[in-house]
Amino acid sequence: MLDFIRTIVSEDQAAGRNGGRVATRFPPEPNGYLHIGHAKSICLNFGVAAEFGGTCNLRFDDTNPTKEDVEYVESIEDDVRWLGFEWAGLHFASDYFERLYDYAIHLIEHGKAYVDSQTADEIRRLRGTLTEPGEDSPYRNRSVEENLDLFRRMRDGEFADGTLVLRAKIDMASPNINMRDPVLYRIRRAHHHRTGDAWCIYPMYDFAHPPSDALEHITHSLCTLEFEDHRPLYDWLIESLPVPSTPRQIEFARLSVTYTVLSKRRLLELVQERHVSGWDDPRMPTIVGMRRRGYTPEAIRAFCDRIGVAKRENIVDVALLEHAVREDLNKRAARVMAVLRPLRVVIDNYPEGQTEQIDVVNNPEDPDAGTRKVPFSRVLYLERDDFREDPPKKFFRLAPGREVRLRCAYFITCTGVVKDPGTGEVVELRCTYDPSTRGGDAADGRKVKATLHWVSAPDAVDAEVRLYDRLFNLEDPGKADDSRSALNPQSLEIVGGAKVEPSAAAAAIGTRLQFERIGYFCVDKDSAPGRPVFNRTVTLKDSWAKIEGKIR
RNA sequence: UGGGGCGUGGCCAAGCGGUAAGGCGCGGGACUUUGGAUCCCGUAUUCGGAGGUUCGAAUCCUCCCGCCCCAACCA
Repeated sequence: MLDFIRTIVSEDQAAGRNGGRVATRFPPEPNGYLHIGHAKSICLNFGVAAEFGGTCNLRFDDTNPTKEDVEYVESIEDDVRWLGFEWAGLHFASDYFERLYDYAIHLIEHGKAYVDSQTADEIRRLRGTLTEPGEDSPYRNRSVEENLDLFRRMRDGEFADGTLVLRAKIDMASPNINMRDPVLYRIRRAHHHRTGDAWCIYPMYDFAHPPSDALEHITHSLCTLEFEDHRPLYDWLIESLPVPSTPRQIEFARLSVTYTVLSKRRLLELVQERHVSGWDDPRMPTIVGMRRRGYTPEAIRAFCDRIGVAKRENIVDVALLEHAVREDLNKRAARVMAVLRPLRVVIDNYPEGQTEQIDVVNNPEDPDAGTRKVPFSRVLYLERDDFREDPPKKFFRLAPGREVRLRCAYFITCTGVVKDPGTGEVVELRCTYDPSTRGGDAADGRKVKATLHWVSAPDAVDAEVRLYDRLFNLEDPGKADDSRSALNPQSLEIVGGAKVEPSAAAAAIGTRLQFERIGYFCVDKDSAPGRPVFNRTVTLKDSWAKIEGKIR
């Protein structure tokens, strides 16, 4: 299915424009880490290029040195690569500073730009309003010679920051405010992460972007909707400048996700004010955050494919993202048994001191994933939630007198409940097992309504499990971007006393596992031998939780 | 009040004059050594609203309504 952008590109190619060549670029400003919203743009730009036999560049729009940093350019390169894309060319707008300067001179020489001596305040005042036209600057008609002289001296550092500015000479009465003599260059004595102190004047985005695209022979310059009003200026510059190609700007709607903050400013705040541990905090919607949580590049790309590309504002349900992650992980994550809130169970008729190794399938949907040995013994841990002393209707798991299956092991029947005399809390279950059901099947064919995961107590490894419900969890899914309190403390729960089987504890950092009946987890980078830490990526769909919700 | 965009089910999204794709979500069923997964079935007589053109409109025209963006020496 072709979205409107692919349709345009396809038509352009069919019409032989640009010689049938297709070239795109992903142009982030290195002022923060990439997030799921950028992933949409990355998939679009690289995707379109790949589909039409073209190329896609990675270009850093680094024209504002005060906000940018090498830390960001490095992380962005990593993230794009991690997502699985290879750029044809790696460029920086700052690499074009000299040429952009020459282009500015060209504009001045052709009477299309002038140096303005007004203050920022005065410029704003004469720009007019949304409904009233602006007025010409008193400096608008300086001679070409004077403009040339002034602009050169601006570059030479003769003037203080903010005193002079280079402006395009277009139309102060244009109904489009972007055409009311937009500022092209400002004086800014700031250290640039790449050009150092070589420049004290920096081009504005509006001036730098069109020629940068043209210099890279970009054919389709994809950007978000808010730049729609800038297109006339984009085209004006492409026409006014002696650039080597004529790129075309096409706008699409940016991505919003329910419950999710995708504003770079907000995310920066969360990091700087230490509400999260860093850009890669698993609660962050950043690529590094999702990566640490265990999302795969394939899942993120699948998500981007499904959300589509259009021009209407949209807020995609985070459930779609989670679905894409689940769908992908379900195929690749090894199943492993873990117990979050352990309840001790003693199998009375199982030989004391005996341990046997049980073969357990790693992934029932992937025969190639093989099996592993899991120790089984007389004392086990079961999930607290898997037992109810007084089971409600439709609760099929363990209860007094009831028989269930321990996954890949035996059928057990609950014969007794041990409670703490003081609190009345259930502290231990007594059960019996049926030796003839080894492997999980009864010779007499009798059925059991539930299969539980379990961990052998003497072999279990203590683990820390971090449960993240949603990236961010708010009352109003649509307002996530507006609230500073977007980080709901309840969205993160740390379970300290979890017990996992040995193979889970031995998994390498970054390994994605599916804890039977609990959810998908990723071994965290903070893991240490003997102290595994698991981040939950997304939860399994638990029908029992739904049923329980209905009962209440 | 100027300009630029956009309005198809709860959320995305096809469709571009021939009688509403698909995905997520939701509901139901089958199957199952995860109540997961998988597999079926259901989920807009209607396309922001009202007129009009046409044999026929979500698609064309007119008017109206609603939402978003623009007045940084940010990108």
